[in-house]
Amino acid sequence: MGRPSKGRQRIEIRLIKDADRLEVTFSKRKSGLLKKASELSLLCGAHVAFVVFSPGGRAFALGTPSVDHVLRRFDPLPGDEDGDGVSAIADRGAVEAIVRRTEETKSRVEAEKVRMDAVGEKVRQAMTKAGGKFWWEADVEALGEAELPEFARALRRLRDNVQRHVDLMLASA
Amino acid sequence: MGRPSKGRQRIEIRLIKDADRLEVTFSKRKSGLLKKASELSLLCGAHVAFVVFSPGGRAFALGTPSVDHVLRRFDPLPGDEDGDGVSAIADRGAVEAIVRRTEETKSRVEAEKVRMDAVGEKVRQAMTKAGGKFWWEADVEALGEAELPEFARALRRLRDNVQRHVDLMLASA
DNA sequence: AACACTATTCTTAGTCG
DNA sequence: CCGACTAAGAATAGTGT
Repeated sequence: MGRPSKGRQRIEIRLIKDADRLEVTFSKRKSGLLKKASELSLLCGAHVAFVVFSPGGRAFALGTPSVDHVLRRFDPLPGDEDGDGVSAIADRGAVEAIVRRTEETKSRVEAEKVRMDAVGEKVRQAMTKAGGKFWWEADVEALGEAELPEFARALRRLRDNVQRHVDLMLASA
Repeated sequence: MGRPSKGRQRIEIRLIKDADRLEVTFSKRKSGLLKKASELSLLCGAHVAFVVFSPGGRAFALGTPSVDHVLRRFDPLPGDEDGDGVSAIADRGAVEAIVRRTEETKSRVEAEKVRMDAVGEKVRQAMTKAGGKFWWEADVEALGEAELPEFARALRRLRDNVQRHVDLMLASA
């Protein structure tokens, strides 16, 4: 019996053959990536959009650090349907605070400190139940019917954002 | 004399106040993030789209290995700070897989088809010339007029990919 | 202001329950 | 599959050039 572990081993950056290993690696690295993306946003005030399509083709994730904005948007607002561009960007401090709380919750469940509105609480619960994932990885199922429409709207905004910027790229290309 | 360096210091994940430090941190971390994104793609055959809006420079980068291994770095993007705030969302498919884990996405990992078409080759050359940058950081300007249409097509494919997948999310939400 | 350096923190490959 | 753990590989804060 040697050491309890060989520790991290170096691997070549090329397609992993073993399906099982691939999946776990995907999961681990995706988490790391999301974390770093959120950190970049928090540290530098940068807006980040992140999309991953899993090799299986179905799974994918989107994340940006504008956390509280979405949480707020989960609260149904009349007439948000299209005009958009998303009114009122939340102030930086609030975003930081919320994401940091999310981080705390992620590492150890100290839910008591979390003060959110009703919907935010829903999301947090879903997150906790999901086993400490980032809130944006929370299970949509856990959200009530009432929240889904807003969820969809948020998605559309994201899509439109991506669309807009890609269009810009195309325009100048 | 003390040590040549204090080494990496721990910092809190909060908005960096010093503009200079913020800039360099942004640069370093963005690089790291892009590298990790590429590794995720290579290791798992995942398609990744990544967008970053810098705080002051309104520069952003977008990468995707899935489409045609192209990326582009923008300089000025007037109006990207127009309060979009973006939104952060989760992936329904991934969450379902994790939370319920009843249905497992068959990770049918298609063999990595590193399409080395004409444009890809050009990009690689540009990359090398750029001095070891990642291919997706190659400047589009380095591509000749002839390649631009193909570049644009690649971008459109990316956009369509995003669109399609977001639509899927919306459909099931 | 981009690069080199290095000590330190952070990430994660592999393994076990 | 989920998490925990270990230790080695990687990323990076601060610094100097």
